[in-house]
This record gives sequence, C-alpha cells and structure tokens, in this order.
Amino acid sequence: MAVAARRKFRREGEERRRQDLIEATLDCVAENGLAGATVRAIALRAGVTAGLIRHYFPGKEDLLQAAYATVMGRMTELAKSALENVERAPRRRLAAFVEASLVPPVVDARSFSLWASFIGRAGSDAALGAAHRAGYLGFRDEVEALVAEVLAEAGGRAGGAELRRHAIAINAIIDGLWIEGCLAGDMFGASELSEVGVSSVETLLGLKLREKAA
Amino acid sequence: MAVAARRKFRREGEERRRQDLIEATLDCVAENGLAGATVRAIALRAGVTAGLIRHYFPGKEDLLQAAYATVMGRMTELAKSALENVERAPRRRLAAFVEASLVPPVVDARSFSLWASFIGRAGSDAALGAAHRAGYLGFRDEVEALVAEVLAEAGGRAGGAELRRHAIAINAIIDGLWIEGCLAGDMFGASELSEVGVSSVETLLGLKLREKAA
DNA sequence: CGCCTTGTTATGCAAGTGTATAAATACTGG
DNA sequence: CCAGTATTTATACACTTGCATAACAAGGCG
Repeated sequence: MAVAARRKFRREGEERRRQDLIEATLDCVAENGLAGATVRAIALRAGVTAGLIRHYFPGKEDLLQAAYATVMGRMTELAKSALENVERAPRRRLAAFVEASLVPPVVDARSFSLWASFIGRAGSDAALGAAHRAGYLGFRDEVEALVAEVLAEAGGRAGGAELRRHAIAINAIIDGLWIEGCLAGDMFGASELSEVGVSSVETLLGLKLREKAA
Repeated sequence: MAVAARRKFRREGEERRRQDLIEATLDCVAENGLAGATVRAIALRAGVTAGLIRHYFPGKEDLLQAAYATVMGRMTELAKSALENVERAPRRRLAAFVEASLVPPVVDARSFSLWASFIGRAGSDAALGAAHRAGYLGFRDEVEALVAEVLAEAGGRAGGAELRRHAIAINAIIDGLWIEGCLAGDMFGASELSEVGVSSVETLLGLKLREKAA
C-alpha cells in the first residue's frame, strides 16, 4: 500500500560519483550529440536522479567542461602511454607514438563523435574553448618534443624553424589520418593508416624510424 | 493609440526566402553552435517571425539539413574553383589545390565552426551523416584524381596501391593543416600553412610541384 | 476599386530544459 | 543502538523549445 515508495540508493564516494556522472555524460554526448546530454538523460544513465548533478557540479556547463577535459586527457594519455613501454631510442619512440595515435582505441568513432561535438561549441563557449586549447597544445607539444629528440639524435643542426615546420606537418598528418580513420574506418585495413602515417613521417623527416629486419 | 500595431512586412519570392532562412541558420550555428539555432533566433536574424519557418520547411530538422547541404556544396565549390583559373600542368594544379585549401576563405573560423557543429551530429543523425559522407568523399576523390595526374606525368609506373597511399597521406595533411589553421590561425603566418602544405606534399611525392624562379 | 489568395504575423500550447529547495534516507562516529 | 550529517531523492518553478492554429494584410486580378 506504499503509495510511492521512495527510491533506494547507496552513498558512493565523491570521486566515484563524479567519475560516473562524467562517464554518463560522455555516453550521452557520443550517442546523441550535445543536445542529447540533458541533465535528466545523464542522471538516468548514471543511475541517479537529476538533482544530484548539481550537488557535484555548480552547473551543467561545468559538468560538460569536466567531461571534455576527460576526453582530451584520455586521448593524449593513451598516445603517451605508448611511449612508456618502448625503448628509449628517439626514432622508435616517435614511430610508436604515431602508430598508437592511428589505431584503436585512439582511432574510434565514439571518440571522434565526442571530439566533434565538443569542438563545435569550443568556438562560442569560452570555457570549452580553453579546455580544448589546453588539450590540443598538449598533444602538439608532445609531437614537437619527440621530433626534437629525433632531429637532435640525427645530428643535423636542426634550427628552430626547421623543427617547427616538421612538427606542424607531422601533427597535421596525424590529425588528418586520425579523422579519416574515425570517420571511415571501414575503408582502411587494420594497420593501413598507421602504416601510411609512420612511413609518411619517415619521408617528411628523411629518416628511417624503424630498422628493417632485413 | 494603436495598442499593438501589427508588424509591416513584404512578400518575398519563395526561393529568396528559403535562401535567407538558410543563411540566417548558418549564422546562428556558426555563432552559437547547433544549440543556438532555435527557430526564434533564426527567424529574428532573417527578419521574419518564427512561424514563417514552418511555412517553408516541414520542420526545423529539414531546415538544418538544407543548411548543411549548402555548406558542403559551398566548400567543395571553393576548392574546385581554384583549379579552373590555373594552368593545366598537373603539378601546378595540385599545388594550387593544396594552397587554396590552406588559405582563406577556405581556412576560416566560421567555416570550421559550421563543419564541426554539423559533423558532431552526423554520427547520430542519418540524414546529416549521408550528406557529410558525400561531401567528404567528393573532396577525397578530387585529391586522388589530382595525385593520379601528377604521378602519371612523372612517368613512374604508379601502381594503384602507390596512388592510394599517396592520396590518403596528402588528403590527411590537407585536412590536418586546415584544422590547425581554422582553430589557431593566429599561431601561424599568413602563408605559413600553405607553404608547409605544398612543400610537404612535394616531399611525400618526391617531386617539385612548382618551378623555382632561380 | 474590391475581392481573394496566400505569404506572414501573432498567439497559444504541451513538452522539455536547467535550476532551486525541501524532505528523506544511508552511512558514520560515538 | 542512536543521533548527526550530508548524500540523495523528490517536487516545483520559471523559462525555452518546436509546433499548431487563427487572425491579418500584401499584392495580383477581375
């Protein structure tokens, strides 16, 4: 006869709840774009009620921002983690970074959907714009550092201008291939994009990044 | 003492009104993302009242779709038009295409904002997805055709696989540089990106695309 | 001029939005 | 085992959204 039994719930740790909410937000955005990320949809997915969101975030905007930061951080982290389990020879490191950026899980339709959705509003929303810029420059700097190592090792007196040009081009080719893979992954072989990526970088630098097991 | 004078208006031609509404929609999307493209905001910008939209489009969704098609068409048209006013030497044509894709008005924050906003929903909206795919493949095929001409002229027995790899890489570098330019145009010199683009393509192909005025 | 078509405005509505607030319950320390 | 706290639910509210409909007037035709 309980007319409207109040919902049972568990108290989760603060960090856990925040993370769950962010994850739910990402799911919603990936599936239906930013328009699909309503507080109610997010809460439903996170298994809580809408009001709880405002208990952990000052407003929905802040949740979106945190979610975006998570996406960017996760992607660069993925690419960087490819560096840690590899020999410290600069060329190998660069090759590993490029390859890791061009195969799953970095190349992934969901990730792209998230990226595109957020970046679409990064132009008009100052907070999202700042989050984007930070993440983007992080990736860009990583590329530049790796290229610098390679050029230094190659001995050539690599002027700053030369380094800059190479970094811009290599960064561009990674981005471009990443987009191609995410948007039309079915048009490429499993390792085709990473192969094109690494060998293109080799050509651009005029160096071999991986020894041939000749 | 007219309590609430009814607004004066003019009857415009059907095609003119449709185009005005589409243009207003693009302005709204570019400025505030898809979220900013409400029927009222669009109507305000178009200088009409909201109800009129439904007189020309079955629903808001149809208006958005028409607007997206307009964007895609306009961009490919811009890139192709760079080919028509140039000599027919294949290398020059490829160079012109690459360069045109990497300077304004193709490189433009507004265009990028539109592209990103729409593509963010191209994943979940079937109609927008199809429209995008068509436009994207159109660009991609254009690149491949140009590269094919260049390779053919260079004489080398360019196998299909070789052509494919080159097209993928060159397309990627154009896309990547385009994004870099749109997102952070202020970080690059006026012609820096197009310079990097053309010379990178030259390196990738192992050919000079432009004669030096030595 | 006066009517008639239809492009256009004005108004209204139900659904959905983010947010504010109060009530309730799960856990913690005693 | 009991009180206190703060996480969580529930409800309400003001506002916006897309859409429907009715009133209106602009321009063409007799």
